[in-house]
Amino acid sequence: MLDLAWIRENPDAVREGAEKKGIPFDVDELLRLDEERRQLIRVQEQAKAEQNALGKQVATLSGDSKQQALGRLKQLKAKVQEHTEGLRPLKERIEELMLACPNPPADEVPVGPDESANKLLREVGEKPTYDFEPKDHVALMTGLGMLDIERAGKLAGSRSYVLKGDGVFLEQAILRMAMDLIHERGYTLTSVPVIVKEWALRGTAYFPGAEVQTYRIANPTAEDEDSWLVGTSEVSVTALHSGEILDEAELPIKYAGLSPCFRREAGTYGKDTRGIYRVHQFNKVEQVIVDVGDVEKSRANHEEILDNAETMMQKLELPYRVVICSTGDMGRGARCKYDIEAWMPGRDAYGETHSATRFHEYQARRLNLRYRDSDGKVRFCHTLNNTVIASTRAMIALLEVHQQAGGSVRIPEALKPYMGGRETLSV
RNA sequence: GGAGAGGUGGCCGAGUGGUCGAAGGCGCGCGCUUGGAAAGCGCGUACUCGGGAGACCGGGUCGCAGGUUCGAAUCCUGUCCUCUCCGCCA
Repeated sequence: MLDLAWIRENPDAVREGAEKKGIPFDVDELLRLDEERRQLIRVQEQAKAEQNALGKQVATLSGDSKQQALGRLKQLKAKVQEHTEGLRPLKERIEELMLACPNPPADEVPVGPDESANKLLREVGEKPTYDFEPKDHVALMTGLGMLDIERAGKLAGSRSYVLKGDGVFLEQAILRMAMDLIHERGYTLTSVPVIVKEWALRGTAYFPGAEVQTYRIANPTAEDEDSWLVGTSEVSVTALHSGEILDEAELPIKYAGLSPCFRREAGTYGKDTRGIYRVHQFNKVEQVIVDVGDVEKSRANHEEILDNAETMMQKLELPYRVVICSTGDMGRGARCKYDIEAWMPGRDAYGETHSATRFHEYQARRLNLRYRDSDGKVRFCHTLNNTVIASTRAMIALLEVHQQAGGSVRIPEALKPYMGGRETLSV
């Protein structure tokens, strides 16, 4: 969410930002309603002020003058009520528009309609070559007794999987390695709720918009208090301090969240159907930074969380590239987004493994997440997040890249300690 | 699952339907005091919206949403959350 006062002063910046992102947004409607609203508020508050002043006198009056005052108060009450009712639809629509209003992209973001306009920043590592016919992760994992997709389908439907044996150890090893790395870099590990209230999803800017992608858990006693399964611990971790006024000395807050992630993957029928690339449930270590409202600091933090993820990839000896997402591929809330894509031989293509986003105040305003600066002024925080490692996609890249003739897989040096010192995965 | 208690400022904690944005305390800030500090004393310490260049003026906020009333922190309803006891149980 943006600052309405800022929008009033910079309608063109908002308009241009929405256009660049390809998100239809009517700034003029918002400004018109805002003007109307403020007009009404003025009138309403006048009546309210008279009501309050006269109301205070009522207690001291008696007889005729009291009756007279009460009569006038009834009138005022009706008037205030009328204005309040006139205000309600205005406020609702303004709120709706404010939640939908996209964050204008940063200057360095390439303008384009979709991911085809993403700009390559760098490629790191060598794509592997094989003197044998390489297998994809499904063949590898099945061969190694690590995966059962068929029975998972019976049990839970499509886009489900069962990890077995070394598959479980490998997943845990990768996650643990990520936890150790991010902990060494000064982040506080958290294990957070994955079942959350709707406001947390609205606050992190997933809602409105991602409702169909999100699993809903009904609350039979209160329909508007349903809970939802998060698609990433970013939601829970970022919302953790919502409503608080933090001390500037506490910032930056650096968290890492370990959690399962749930995604309905509605509207992706027929897309990425093979294997465990696109699934309803996986595990992830996510990094979140909450810091002061300073653009340069946000930029530095963005580089930091990107570097954390790149280090993880390098330790796993995975070739990858970093792209800066174009305006059409970054979503409504982001100011700027970098993706890391790992080379996946089974796809003969890069596949997204990390998404590093900086939001400036966009999430913080929705979450009412603030801090008191050194001048004692209350300001909104800046938030950022990035994956450290996501279990399934990391395993795909790792197994496919490090496979050897015969279907065994070499375990990269840095991961060995987490796999009991083993050199390879083999039958 | 059953029974009960409670949600008030950064924290603790008062609060009779009407000068309550809220006593008192802690904490914090400034000042006095002191050789310096502690103690003591004095003063100041929520957020937000609208108007205004500003001093300031006005509205709102006592978990949240409604309701009663001229007027609600206070009464009523719903809901969320916390705590206690009983039951059940990984």
